[in-house]
Amino acid sequence: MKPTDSRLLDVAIDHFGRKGLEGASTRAIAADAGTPMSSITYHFGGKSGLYLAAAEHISATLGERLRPALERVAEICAGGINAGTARASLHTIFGRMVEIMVGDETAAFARFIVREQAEPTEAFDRLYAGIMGQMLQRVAAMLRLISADTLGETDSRVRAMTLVGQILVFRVARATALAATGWNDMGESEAAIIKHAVADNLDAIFDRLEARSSK
Amino acid sequence: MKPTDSRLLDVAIDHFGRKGLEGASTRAIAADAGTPMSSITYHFGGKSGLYLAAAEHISATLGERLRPALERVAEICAGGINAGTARASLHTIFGRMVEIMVGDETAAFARFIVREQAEPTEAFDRLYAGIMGQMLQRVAAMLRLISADTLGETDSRVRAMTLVGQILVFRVARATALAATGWNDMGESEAAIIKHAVADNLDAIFDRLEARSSK
DNA sequence: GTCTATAGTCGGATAGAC
DNA sequence: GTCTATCCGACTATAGAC
Repeated sequence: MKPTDSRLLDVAIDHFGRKGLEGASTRAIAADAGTPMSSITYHFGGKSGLYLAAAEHISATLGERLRPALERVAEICAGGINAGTARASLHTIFGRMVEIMVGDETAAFARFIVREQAEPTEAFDRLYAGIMGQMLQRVAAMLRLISADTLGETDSRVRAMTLVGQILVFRVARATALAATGWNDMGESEAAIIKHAVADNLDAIFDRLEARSSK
Repeated sequence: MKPTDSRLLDVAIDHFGRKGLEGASTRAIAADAGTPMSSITYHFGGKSGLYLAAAEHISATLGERLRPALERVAEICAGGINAGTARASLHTIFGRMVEIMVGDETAAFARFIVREQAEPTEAFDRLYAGIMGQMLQRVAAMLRLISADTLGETDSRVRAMTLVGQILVFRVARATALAATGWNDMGESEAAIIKHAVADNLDAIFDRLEARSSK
């Protein structure tokens, strides 16, 4: 990708995430990227083209980040499957997810994605198809495994959403989380505290699912 | 409140939630409310005045909804406190929260609030002070109680956030939740499934906290 | 209090120079 | 490919009629 394109995309994700598609201005985006406004038309065909390209860029980047963890899960599913390894790989995935959600780098991504959920456009399909859908599907499959199929199809997917929600909240409701904890911002030490809390919740839930399955 | 004011607020919350402060247009809001644009200036002093009034209206309305549950909690805290009643009242709060988050009525509120988190303005303080802060504080206090103070101050607040996140995700990531479950929308039957999943997660976590405290 | 008319600003798109 | 200049529509705010 050309450096100009790349810079435009980065700035665009930030602006669109904060102000929304309509609220953001191509003038401001171009100015921040240090390029004339007409280059947006030239490279992306206009404002909406830039918006879609931003969504695809987010999807691709997040995909790269989570892929290693997801591939490990795929291997586990393919090979000898047992509840213990499923639990371990879920811990890996969710630990990685905390890092992604807490880290500043994904702040702009998260704002963009959350905004799409409020009023989904064509961009949502590209985001969902990219990585979110796969990840949720994998997590749900692992939950069924741990529960020895005591959990139904729908239940396991709903459960997967609740588990992801535990972490998502620190990105989506960041302002509230900071106010509630008294933290000034979220760095590595805060991430560690969150990771520990999430892991403990997960173990509690997994234990319950396993216990029920053996009854 | 005057009917015109009330209609303007309802429409404004919807528009601001979808398009953001900058994206929404006072023309469109006034048109949807069936009143001339200049009435916004007259009643609220302009666009930003309308925005702040919308935030306060949301805070007040949500406060009314959750107040009964929170007052019960306050009574429990004031009177004889034990882990069993704390668990019961947390179940009440979270059950109510599922209804609020799943119901269509709060969709517009949620969009507005989430947008504020992405880039907090003065409106966020009014929202947080109104009800969100109190609720989180209460939940955290109950968690400490259940854990017999095994959970520290910060840990209990972080834990409270994770618990709320389980439910919030169905509002904030509604589009993803629908795609992942295959549901067309969320009505009472879906709310029941979610409520059951959340309650089961809560019991698993509470059990673990209690078990640890008695060791 | 309610509405119309208008002023002034800023947005996205585009033509055309280089 | 990159940038400047310009067009036209949409926006907020406000003055003033009723």
